[in-house]
Amino acid sequence: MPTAKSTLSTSDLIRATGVKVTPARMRVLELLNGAGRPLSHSDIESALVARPIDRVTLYRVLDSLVASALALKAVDTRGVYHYSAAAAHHRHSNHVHFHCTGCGGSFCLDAKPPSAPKLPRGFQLSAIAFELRGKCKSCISG
Amino acid sequence: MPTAKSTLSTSDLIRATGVKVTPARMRVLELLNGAGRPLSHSDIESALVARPIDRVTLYRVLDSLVASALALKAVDTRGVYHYSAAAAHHRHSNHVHFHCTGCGGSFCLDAKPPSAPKLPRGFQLSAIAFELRGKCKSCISG
DNA sequence: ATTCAAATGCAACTAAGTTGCATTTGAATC
DNA sequence: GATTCAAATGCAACTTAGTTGCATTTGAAT
Repeated sequence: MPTAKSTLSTSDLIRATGVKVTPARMRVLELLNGAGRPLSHSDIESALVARPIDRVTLYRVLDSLVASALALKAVDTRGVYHYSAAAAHHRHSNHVHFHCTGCGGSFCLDAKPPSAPKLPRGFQLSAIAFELRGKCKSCISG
Repeated sequence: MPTAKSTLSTSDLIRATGVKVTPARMRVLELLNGAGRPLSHSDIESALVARPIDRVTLYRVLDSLVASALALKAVDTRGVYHYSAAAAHHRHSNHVHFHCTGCGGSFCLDAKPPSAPKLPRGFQLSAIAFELRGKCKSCISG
């Protein structure tokens, strides 16, 4: 039995932003929503090999998801863009993260992110980045 | 009149790390020390056009400065590596920075960086990133 | 002055991302 | 259901950032 109308479906989310609901957008957004971590362009390409999406189309799909705020874009320490579903991201906005430089893993900590300091007059804040970096337990002992 | 022995000279700093003192290393490190902001590979190439350094050599010089801890490497939001002199960086480690998404400028604020939250047992911290992002005064009013 | 690992310069390569353009398609309208 | 057209796609070619291999040069130790 299909679910009634629990939450907005992926297609509804996409349609609501005013762009076309296409297979590529559906598949990419669903993948991002299911992934537990930000994915790079090549991560996504590999994940969707079953029915490949053109390289350029994938870049454009990602750009459009970012433009419509359904996805977020960030660079990793190697300078590669990674994308995450905005919905998934919100589940991670109220605690800080630890990134292991050994295994590349990301860990959620209990601590809340620090609040913003006072800005100079006339400045407008749009984002705060707070990130811890180091080695996780298994990368030290292993 | 040449200065007596105020602080370590650039060549002393380089020699102390055990690598050869070469013109390329001297020029790059002095440039980084003089720059008020992190520079990309291409920033540095442009700055040194007078007597050009080979592209690859420049990458290797930068890598060696980073390896010997005389310089620091970080990616910007476009995914491009930027390098800064460690000495210059230390002058900026006790306050937070605001990055303007409009003009790309970096501003030093008075506030101190937040301290690290408690980590899970067995984790080892190596770096804390705290960064504010938004629009600066002149990018809003301009 | 000799020696040799370290550093350099060049060519070729990879990976990530972008642009232009012709073709296809989602969805609005009839 | 058929028509229409901007939006989306696919392909080729390109740019930018960074890396690798190898032959030549050079800093500094002897």
